[in-house]
Order: sequence, then structure tokens, then C-alpha cells
Amino acid sequence: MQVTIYDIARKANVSIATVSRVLNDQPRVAAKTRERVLEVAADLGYQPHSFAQNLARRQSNLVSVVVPTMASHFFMEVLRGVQDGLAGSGHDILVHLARTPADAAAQLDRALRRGRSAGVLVVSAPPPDAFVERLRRSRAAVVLIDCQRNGFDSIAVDNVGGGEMAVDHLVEVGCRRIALVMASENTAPSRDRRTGYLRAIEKHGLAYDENLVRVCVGPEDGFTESAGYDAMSEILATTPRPDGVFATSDVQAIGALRAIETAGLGVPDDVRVIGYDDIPMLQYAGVSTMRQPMYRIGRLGAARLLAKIDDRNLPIDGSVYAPELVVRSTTVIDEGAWVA
Amino acid sequence: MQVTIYDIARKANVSIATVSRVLNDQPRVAAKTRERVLEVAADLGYQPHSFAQNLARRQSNLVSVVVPTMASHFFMEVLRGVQDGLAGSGHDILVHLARTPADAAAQLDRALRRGRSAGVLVVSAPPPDAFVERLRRSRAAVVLIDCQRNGFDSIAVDNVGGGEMAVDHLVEVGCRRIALVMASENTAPSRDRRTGYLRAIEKHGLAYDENLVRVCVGPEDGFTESAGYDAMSEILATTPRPDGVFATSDVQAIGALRAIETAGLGVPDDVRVIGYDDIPMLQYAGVSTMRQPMYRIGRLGAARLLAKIDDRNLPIDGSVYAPELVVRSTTVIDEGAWVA
DNA sequence: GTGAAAGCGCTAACAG
DNA sequence: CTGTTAGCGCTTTCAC
Repeated sequence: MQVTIYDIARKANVSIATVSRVLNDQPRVAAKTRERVLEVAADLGYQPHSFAQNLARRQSNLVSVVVPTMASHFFMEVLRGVQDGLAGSGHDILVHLARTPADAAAQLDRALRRGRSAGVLVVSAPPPDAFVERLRRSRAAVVLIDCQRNGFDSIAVDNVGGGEMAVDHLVEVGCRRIALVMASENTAPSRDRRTGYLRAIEKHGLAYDENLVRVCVGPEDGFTESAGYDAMSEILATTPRPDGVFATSDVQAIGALRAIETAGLGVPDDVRVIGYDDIPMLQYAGVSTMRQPMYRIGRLGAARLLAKIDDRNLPIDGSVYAPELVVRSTTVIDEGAWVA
Repeated sequence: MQVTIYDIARKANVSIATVSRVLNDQPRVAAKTRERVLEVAADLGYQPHSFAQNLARRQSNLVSVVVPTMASHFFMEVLRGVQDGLAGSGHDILVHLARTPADAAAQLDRALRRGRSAGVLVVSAPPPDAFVERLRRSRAAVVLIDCQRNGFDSIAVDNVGGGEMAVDHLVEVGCRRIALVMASENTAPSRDRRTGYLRAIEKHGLAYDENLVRVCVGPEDGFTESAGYDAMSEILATTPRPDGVFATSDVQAIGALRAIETAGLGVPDDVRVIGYDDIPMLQYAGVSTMRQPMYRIGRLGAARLLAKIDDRNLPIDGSVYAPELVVRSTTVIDEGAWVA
């Protein structure tokens, strides 16, 4: 059978209470006893049973991450950040993948089961109304990542500002008729980026033309290359055609690019293109975009969660990071780039 | 405080044993009692405390997945498959990201802590020698995904066969001098695909030229676009130049493509290119590749793990799936494709 | 400094 | 059919 503190106690001639004290680095133990216990424990290859510990301590060393399945690169980076942010705290990561908004609720539900997780990180999808109460009542600490909601801690990236910056950039390089290829209105980042688009359009005194705006539909909330292609194809049928396009994600931007080329137009000469995310592929495809600090928000989110777990009464804090404009050859002429 | 079975027992005028029986769907309970208990439980919003359950049942409802961080798309698909394969079993997924082979050992270690996980899924990296013994001794069931090792259950894709098929295809479309752009020799899939390459070269009676083989170095075990670019650039300096290239991953293939274009050569006219994985981007980039059933192996791996958890004495089973050749415009002339 | 004993919330014999 | 009673492995008072 497995070795428990009873085995250690017996072999070291002490009580299990003492073993527990030693193992938990508590003060009131004689140096010699401590040493002996430690030695026996190492000898026996003792490993604490975390369920038993958690039960006795009335706490959990698990952290749940609830995340939509789309955007694998984004998620992987965030997850890396989360793991690093949690490192050393003794917490392990429970992952709950949500395919759809409805599924997100189900996954959140799992994550919130009594005693399960010390904390929950909700990524890229603000909790639905029905959960707000539940989340509040829960013993688990909650931190939102890449989304925000009143009353919750969050680490977000400024999607409105990002959308605005992207369009600002297009205007700066000379665009006047700027199209928007956006993902499903179901997703908050997508909606926010549109808000930024609208804000910039207005700010620069450009005319808003609904023919230049397309909402992608389809799987993965429209965050796909083909959705971007379809949307852009439709937009290009408009007269006069746009001279710039902002896509709410990089994969959509790639699709838009293909549509533009298919239509026999050139990038950036006829139409300038900017995406959002900065997935690795984009660097080589030479596509301008808004870079998001994914790893960073994951790491900060985890740190924030640990703080919250430690002290549930910490004031609510919403950090918002600014995305960074990455200029490549789809918005400015740059002969060194790969894609023309 | 939280509601426990004691609360239910009190309110329903039964003992906790009866409550437990009802909650666990055990037979010997009067229909009426059952109904009453269920009602009270629902009323109180009872949720079982999984740590307590696990402790009492002497089992775990957690499954660990140990995975290298590179290849985010691959992992995401596998993870989706795992989650679906586990659905309904009541198991949750613990994720352990490993940055390096050394880190993989540390993560495996975490996953194997006593009583922690009912099972462990090890993805894309066969367990190091030092762990074989440990793994065997562990109470946890173990299934390898996308890798194999004597004595362990595994769900793998035939990387040797895949490499061979890729090269076969290049030969079929007329290539005679075929280059290999491979990732680090640290990774098993990479090594296996090379074996397939060598096998095909020999089978077709082509000359093996070491100048046509480059091992990518750098971060992420060489599974990067820039590593592919660098490797291909070097290979192109060889005279006579190759007329085909097999890259052990799609991102490397994209890099190779860029190197070929930079060198002023055409694809597929001068050099034909085939990658490995079939990441979504490739479909639109029109790159030929070997498609791996990622979701599927994840799902099957999970199913296999559940079976093993249920009966640890099941005979060891190693399933090997064949990757699928996807022909696009980097190996055959196809005017409809996007990238020329 | 150390030990005895009472839980943590639940399951599982064992009686009745 | 139902209740009593031991645990699961560990932490944590409270005495000594």
C-alpha cells in the first residue's frame, strides 16, 4: 500500500501530529526530531495525499481555467502564463474547454462545484448573467482574463482602444474607406473591437458605410480564415470599394487577404489590411496587426488569482493593458517583406 | 456554511448513509425515501465535495495530461478530443505544460503524486527511462498519445509511415533529389519521420545526400517557421539543388516555402514542398501535407485511459493510426490554389 | 516539544 | 429498507 504519515510516525517513533508539523514546516518541533522525521519520510518516499490535505485544511490546491476552444494559439500562450504565474504556489490547473457560450456555462458550473477549485480563471468570455450571483456566492476566487465585468477582478486588453488604434493606423497611411471584418457578435472582444472601429471612423470624420461592415458567421464564432474570406468577398462587391480593412482577428485577416488577391487587387496598393492578435504565422506572412500580450495577461491573471485566494477581501481590480501596433507590409510598402 | 449530506439527512429525517445511497443511485432504498432525499438535496442546492468523495472511495476523478508546449494547434485538438472522450465519466482534466524535456519530467512527477490522478495521458513525448519504473509502480493508469514505448498503452500516429508516404508522394510527382527539413532530434515524431524519409529514399533507389538534410535548432525544438527558413536556405545552397522537400512540420514547411521564394525559385515548378500536421492555415496556404487525426487520437486516448482505470489488468494495446496525404498546390500544379 | 483526539465530508461494511 | 459505525489521510486544537 501507499506510505502515509502513520508509517512515518511508526518508523520515527513519534506521533502523526509531529510528523504533520515537520512536513508542514511548523515551528514547535525539536531539531533532532525534525531531522529524523524528514529522513524517514525521504526514505519511505512519502508523498502527501493532496485530497486528504485539502479536505483537512478545508481548501483546494486546484485552479480552474474556463476557456473557449477557438483561438488555440491565444489560449496556449495564456495557459503558459497561468502556469508560470502559479508556479511555486502548489496549485495545479484544471482546464475546462467550452465549445459554445452555452457550453461555457456548463463548464463554469463544473469549475464551481463545491470545494473543487480555490480559484477560477475565466478566459475571453465574461460570465453570463445567470452566473454572476453564483460566482459571488462561491468560495472560489474569480478573475476574468481577456474580458471584463462589473464587480469582478480582471486582466484585460483594451479591445476598444486596440480597434481604434488599428483604424487610426489605416487612416494614417491614407485609407478613407475602411472596411470591418468582424467575428460573431456573441464574443465580447469582437464587439469591443468594432466599437473601437466606429469610434475611429467618427473621430476622423469618415463616413460610416454599413456595406463596409460584415459580421462573420460559422463555426468558432467566425474566427476562421474562410469566414474572413467570405466576408471580404462580399465587401469587395461594394462600390466604391474599400481602400483598407480591419479584421478583428488574424485568421480572418488572412482570409480577407486571399479574397483581395482573388479579386485581382493588390495589397497594400489597392487595399491595406490589418488584423488582430499577432499569431506567429503573421510575422512571416508580413501582415500588420495588433499584438496582444497573451502570456503576460495569463501570468498576471494567475498572480492576481493567488492574491485573491489568499485574501478574498482584496478590493476589486481591473487592469487593462494596451495592445501594440505591429506594422508590416500589408499596410505600408516595404520591399523586404515576404508577401507583396 | 456549505451544505453537506448531514444537512440533507436532518431535513429528510434519514441517516447520512441513506442520503449517500440515494445520491449514488444505489438500489436498496424505498422509492418514497429516495424521492424525499432527492427533493431536499435539490432544495438545498447540494453539491458533493469531490475531495471527500475521492478520499472515501480511495480513487480520483482527475486525469492528468502532460504535454510539450510547442504545437499549440495540435495540443488544442488533442485536448478537445480528450475532453470529449472523458465526457460523462465525471473526470476533470489537469493540464501540465512542459517547456523542455527536463521540464516534462518535472511535470510528470507532479502528475504522478500519490492519489492525485486516476490516470495520466502523456502526449508527444515518451516517458524518459527514469520514469518507466515510477510509472509502472504508480496507481495511475497511463496511456501514451502520439508516442510509443514498450510496455505502455498508446494511441499513436504512424510517423515513420507518414514520412514515407510524404516522400513517396514527392517521388510520384517526379522529384528525384528530395531534401529533408527536420525538427530537433530530441523529439520522437521528428526522428520517426526522418526514418520514413530514409526508408522511402532507399526504396525508390534515390541517392542519399546528407547535404539535403538539415536538422532545425532553436526554440520549440525547431518546430518554427524561421527554423524551417534557415534550414531550407542552407539546403538550397547545395548543388545540384533539390527538386522537392519534406518538412517534418507545417510551420517548418511555411519557412521552407519562404526560403524557396526568396531564392527566386518557384513552387511547385522548381521545388515541390510537403509538410506535416495539416494545421488550418495550410489549407489556405495551399500546402500539401500529411494530416494527423489529432482530435481522434485525443478522444481514443481518453477512452483507452478510462478503460484502463476501470480495469488495470487490461492487456497493453498500442494502436497506430495512419496519417492521410493531403495534396495541394505545393506538390502538384493546381491553378485554383491560392499560393502559386 | 509532543501526543491524544476530534474532525474535514463522504463511502461502505455490518447489523438490524 | 435503514441506521450505526468505522474509516479515507491529513490538520489542528488542546492538554501535558
